[in-house]
Amino acid sequence: MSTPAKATLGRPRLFDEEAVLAELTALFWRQGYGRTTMAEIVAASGVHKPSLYRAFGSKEELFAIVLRRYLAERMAMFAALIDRAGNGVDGIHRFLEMFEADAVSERGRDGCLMVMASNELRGTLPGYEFSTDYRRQMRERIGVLITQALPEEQADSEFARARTDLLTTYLLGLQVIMRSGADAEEIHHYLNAMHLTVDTW
Amino acid sequence: MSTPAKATLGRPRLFDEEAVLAELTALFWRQGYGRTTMAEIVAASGVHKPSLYRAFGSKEELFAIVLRRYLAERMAMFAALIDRAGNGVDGIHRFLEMFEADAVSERGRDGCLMVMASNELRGTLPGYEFSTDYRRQMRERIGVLITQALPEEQADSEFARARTDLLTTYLLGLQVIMRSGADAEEIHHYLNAMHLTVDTW
DNA sequence: TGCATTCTGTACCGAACGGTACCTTAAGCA
DNA sequence: TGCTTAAGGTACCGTTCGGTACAGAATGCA
Repeated sequence: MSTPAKATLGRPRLFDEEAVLAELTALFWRQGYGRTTMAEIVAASGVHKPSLYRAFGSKEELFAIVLRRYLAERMAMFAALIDRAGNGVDGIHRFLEMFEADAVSERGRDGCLMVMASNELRGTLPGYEFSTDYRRQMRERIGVLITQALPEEQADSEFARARTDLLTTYLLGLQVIMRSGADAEEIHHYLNAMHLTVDTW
Repeated sequence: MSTPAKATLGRPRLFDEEAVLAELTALFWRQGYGRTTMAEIVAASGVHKPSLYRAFGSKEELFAIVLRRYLAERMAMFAALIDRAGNGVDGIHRFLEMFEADAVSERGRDGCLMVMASNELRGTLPGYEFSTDYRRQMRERIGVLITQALPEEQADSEFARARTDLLTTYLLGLQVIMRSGADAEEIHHYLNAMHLTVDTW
């Protein structure tokens, strides 16, 4: 995707592109797109404005790069979580526990950058189909988790799909709750509702 | 709350305050707070800027007024829906159907103004405890719906509370999906997951 | 009728915004 | 070492932002 070993012509770049993108991801995540100014981006990255514009384009293009990178990372994280969760209904419990551990962490409190962006930027510029992609990819990952939890003959049933949809929607709602300032106790409380529901599966 | 029959001194106001607030609610709902400029607010309301500032204060105070008004209206609407839904598990089904009718309407596509605001404005200024209020009040209303659906001896059980929490979180997630550009079919699809879940209660 | 009070409406303000021109510096290559 | 290329860094640009000063207009009250 990126080209770390680019043309060796001219003065080499002094900043680490990946490190800068990671820093700016955290900044946008905290503040949103609209409330983050170029001055703050310059300060957080430690890179001067013209260098940022040459490397990433406009503020909007920069945010698109951040979003794409975040989506890929997030989906990889989800897949790893689901893989570690293991099979059976217990796998769902373990997944929820790992999800909670992330949710109460400093980063998790901010909810999901993608959910935030889809709320803030819906219908502004072409190319923002991120939110649809996110929902679709997240649903796919959750589908794997549900499949792991069910006996083979139910893996393709209507109930399996309904449980996938329910869990997907529930997790999106949980991210709203996380971003809206809930503390660890309240997050635990809402997660418990899904634990109890899963027990009836 | 408002004082329609105020002091009769001086020149009377030419615009209808409630109508202006309704118009501006729709504007903020569509665009969010940050992406809406005072120039657009002036255009949408048909009221000149100094009159807006005298009537509502700054842009931020205006948005706070809009949010408070929206919260009250929305909760009244929820309560009415739940009242009309009636008792038993069928009541939940009817509630979901009415919720869907609203979700696929022109307004419903934008999700929930409150969810949007809590995503966009988290931690910006004091006085934005709206998101917590919203979550708490919404959970209360859903609690009534669940209570109506259960036999009396289960109305105060742990399961009743878990179902309330699950449905609340689910509805928040659905509002994310609604705002992120899902069409009527996809909304129906995700709602079906909850219908099937409710059937197991 | 004249005064006090409140709203309308034009025209404007300083500040902050996203974005860039341009010079300097550092590298590869001949 | 001189040329080409690309990045660093300063200083600045035009626009748009939220917000307001001020004069005119419309009401109640004496």
